[in-house]
Amino acid sequence: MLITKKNQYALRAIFELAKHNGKGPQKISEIAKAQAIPEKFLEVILNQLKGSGLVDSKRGFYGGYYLIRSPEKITVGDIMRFLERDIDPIGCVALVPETNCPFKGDCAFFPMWNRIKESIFNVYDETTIQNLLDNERADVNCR
Amino acid sequence: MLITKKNQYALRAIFELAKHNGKGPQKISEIAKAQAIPEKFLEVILNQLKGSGLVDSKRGFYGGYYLIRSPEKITVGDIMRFLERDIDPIGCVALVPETNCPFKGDCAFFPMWNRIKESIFNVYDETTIQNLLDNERADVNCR
DNA sequence: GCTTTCTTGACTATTAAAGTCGACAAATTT
DNA sequence: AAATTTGTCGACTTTAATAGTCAAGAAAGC
Repeated sequence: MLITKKNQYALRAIFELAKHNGKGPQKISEIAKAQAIPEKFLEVILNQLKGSGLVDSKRGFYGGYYLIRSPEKITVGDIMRFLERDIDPIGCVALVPETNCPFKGDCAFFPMWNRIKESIFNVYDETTIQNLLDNERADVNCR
Repeated sequence: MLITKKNQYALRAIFELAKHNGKGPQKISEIAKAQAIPEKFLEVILNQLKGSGLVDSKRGFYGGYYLIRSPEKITVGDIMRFLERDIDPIGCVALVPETNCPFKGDCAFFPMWNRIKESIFNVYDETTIQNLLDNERADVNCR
């Protein structure tokens, strides 16, 4: 299990906002329904995402969330990096959560973990939300 | 948190066996000590690894574990693939543990998860245990 | 001022991973 | 052959992180 549900939800939420882009704020409840995300949990997530500078919100009757950057200018990397910003400093590499590595200063594995992290973020960084929208349009299949 | 402790322990255990390669069986307790792995947990892990065809064991006084393939012919991919063999079929991609994807047949994210999985395994597959040994010899530092 | 919707922090639940126990089975030694 | 050492195995417990919920409050619009 390698990518948390929370991260996936966050991604899908922004994906959903992108679909709705330009049509005004979209309610949490709508996003939750469209993307099959537990509503209350999504509240927490979206709220957190406001700190990323990618989305903003408005309260009241016509309230909801909306993107403040266009889908082709948001990469998956932007989102992932934001969500993991406080996890990063802990591990040997962000990916490897070894708080107390007993092999400080002499870790044969470090270069490999590093390369893995880099390749993951390469993919994240070159994937924009617009790309994902296009995928859907192209009717790419899962399995 | 993306790579389980168990997987890291397995990797380090094999790494340790590789260090000791040619010197006869190495006791679980020795491996555990050398690599700072809880001994009882390591028992479980090594026992499981026997199924991989990479290691074998011997009981009794001069017993212990040993590699049955040379370090330059074992890749990290061999190990990772073995350990995750029963997790794979569940998720959308091995990495993404979505048991009940509500978007069957229409998943805009699938290609990206796939590419990520591929790039991770590229790194795994091109890293041999011997490479890791060489890293250590070269005194590569962790931070 | 009433309704809707986001806001916030604290709270609970669930689950997978991590780790442990104890009785047993095969070598080896003496 | 008895004692010792070391792996075997299944069941068990613990822990920690993730996942998810609640309820009272605050802005926005009608």
